Amino acid sequence: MTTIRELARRCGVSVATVSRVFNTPEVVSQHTRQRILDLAAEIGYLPNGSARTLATKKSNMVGLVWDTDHRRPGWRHPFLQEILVALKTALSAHGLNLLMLAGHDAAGPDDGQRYVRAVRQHNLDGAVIIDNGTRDPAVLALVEAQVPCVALDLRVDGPTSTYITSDNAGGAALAVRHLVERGHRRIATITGPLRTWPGAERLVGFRAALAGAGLPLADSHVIEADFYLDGGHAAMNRLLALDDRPTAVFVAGDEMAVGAMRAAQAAGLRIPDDIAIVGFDDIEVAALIPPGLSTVAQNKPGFGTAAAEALVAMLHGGDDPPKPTVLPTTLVVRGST
Amino acid sequence: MTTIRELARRCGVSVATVSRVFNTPEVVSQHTRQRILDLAAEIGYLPNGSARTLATKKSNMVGLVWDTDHRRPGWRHPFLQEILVALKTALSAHGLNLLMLAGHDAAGPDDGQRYVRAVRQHNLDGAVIIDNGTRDPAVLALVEAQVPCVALDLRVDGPTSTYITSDNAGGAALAVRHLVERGHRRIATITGPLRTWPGAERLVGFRAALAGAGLPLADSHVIEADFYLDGGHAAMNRLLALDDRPTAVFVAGDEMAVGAMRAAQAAGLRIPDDIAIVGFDDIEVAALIPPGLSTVAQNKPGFGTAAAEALVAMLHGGDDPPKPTVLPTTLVVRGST
DNA sequence: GCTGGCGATGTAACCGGTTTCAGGTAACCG
DNA sequence: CGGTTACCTGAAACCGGTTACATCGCCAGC
Repeated sequence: MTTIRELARRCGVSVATVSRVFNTPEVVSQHTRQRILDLAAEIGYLPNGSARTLATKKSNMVGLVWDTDHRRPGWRHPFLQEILVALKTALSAHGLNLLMLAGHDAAGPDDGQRYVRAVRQHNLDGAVIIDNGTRDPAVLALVEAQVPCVALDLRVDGPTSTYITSDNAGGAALAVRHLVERGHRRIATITGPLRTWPGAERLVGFRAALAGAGLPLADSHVIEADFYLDGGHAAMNRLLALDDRPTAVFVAGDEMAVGAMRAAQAAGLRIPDDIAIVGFDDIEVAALIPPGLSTVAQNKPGFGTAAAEALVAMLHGGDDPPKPTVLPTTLVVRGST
Repeated sequence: MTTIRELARRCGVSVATVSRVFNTPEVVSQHTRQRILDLAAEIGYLPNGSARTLATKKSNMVGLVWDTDHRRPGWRHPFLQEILVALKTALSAHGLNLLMLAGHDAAGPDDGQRYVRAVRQHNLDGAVIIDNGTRDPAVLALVEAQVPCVALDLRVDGPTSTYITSDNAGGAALAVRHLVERGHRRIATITGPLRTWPGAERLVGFRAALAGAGLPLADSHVIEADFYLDGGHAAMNRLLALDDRPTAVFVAGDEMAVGAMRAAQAAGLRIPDDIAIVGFDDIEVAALIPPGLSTVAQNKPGFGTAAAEALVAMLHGGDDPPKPTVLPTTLVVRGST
């Protein structure tokens, strides 16, 4: 391992000068700078990150907080992969790396401070939080500890934290307007857990759009489910059993929507003739199962890039309170409507 | 930030003693050890990871190498999420964290040494490599640089590296035997890219099983595709155009299999009556698209846990050359056969 | 009573960078 | 020609741990 002192010795300069070449190149003369850079490349010198972090208290690493819901081991984020790709790409463009933090499964005490501990221990510059719907106190502890944070689909506010979310209400409205245009008047909804931000907002948007269209909404036409396939299936069965069965359903998540479609088909109903369905998310399956699921598409990579940008703005930028980002949604019409 | 010296001062001991409490507790007397631990908990002392790494050259972090194929921006790993969950859980049980390394998108030069550089710079203890089929020289550089590595679905060997893979050949054989039992005699295959390990091995297993059953295999019944949906679609169309059209197809990847199914259905064929299809992977969609895709299931979390175990064995364990892990596969029968 | 050994602790060098502060040199100005 | 000033560089303290080596007290053994 070649160190900065070694490089300095070989160049006949002091370590300070070498250090400056990599941190504030403009203050060192063109000539020595070039000489140092050349030799550095030649002998393959790399500044040691730990030493640098120790001295500066900046690690150029941000934590990724994404714990699986321990009550739901099989849960999959609908588009984690897209988020990760975009996040990683956008962060590394700024020289930042992502450190995946251990969740409940971590070694050591689990006292709701585990993320804060991890951040302090590794001198992380910030954190990206992917919500899992559990309202984990350890996550809130992060924002309370004033760690620069950006959360996805989880509404957190504070001097050092902000969030990224889709336009959930607007997306729901898109779905409703589409159904109304198709001539539907009895429209029901299957929601996500209302304690989650997307779950709640999509219902808000749904209600507002229905009211805007002058359509009534029976209480029995709102069923809270859990974003899971089986939950959507069960919820649809309840809707189908109603006397005033809806002719269309806005299902606030594609996974649930697929379950709902299967329930409808199992009941012998034709989609979209007997019942129309609109989902939310636009996961891969939506395009693949017949007759194709119409759905409100989220800007999946947008979450990652927006999160990276928001975080970078907080780190490099001034200290004016960060603004949340709301990503637009688009309607994708397929066979189910 | 409370430091080790501060804690030592408050306890009336030297920093060495405090350090020992956290590293070799057995050498410090029961009494002082307890006193130090108590006070440490009270004032919330946390050893600084960077300082520790600087001194020991061990970071307790392992790199995650997973670059997307830049020629195929839309590519998704069939079960990245399951791998990540299992990997993270298994690693954190050993106090290890995962650092996602920047790929082609990284800032800085891209000379095929970027992963080695990242490992050196961050003093990473090892790396987990998730293959993306590109034969990235930067990945090979890692194993050449003697970094402890475990690769998924990529066959690397060396004194400090090993790999995890499914029993690809065995899985293909499962598929073939199943089709033979169903009475098929003209069985074709759509393969993945043969330069990839799973792509090649599944074909090997397919050939062997067919030979074992005493069945012939026409050259035209082997079509190399790319693991993508469209590739499977196109390949199936070529098979359907043949004079001696097969009655069953082993498609070496579910994504392709779905494409193949659509091609068959578009051609007016009934599945499984006119043509039977078996996939490989068991992705979520397989269960959802009618009539259900029979497939060879991989042990998805197994990749993560096995990778973690192999890596930990290399780090903590002796230096006997690590053995590759081959995960068993299972046949899942659904409607397509 | 002296010595050897053992267990517990302390001292200080070291890991590899950053940064403050203090020169030193050359150009510029009155 | 002396005094600023601007620009570049070096010396050394510091970041917060680890660890080789030294020290010390105490007890067993001869």
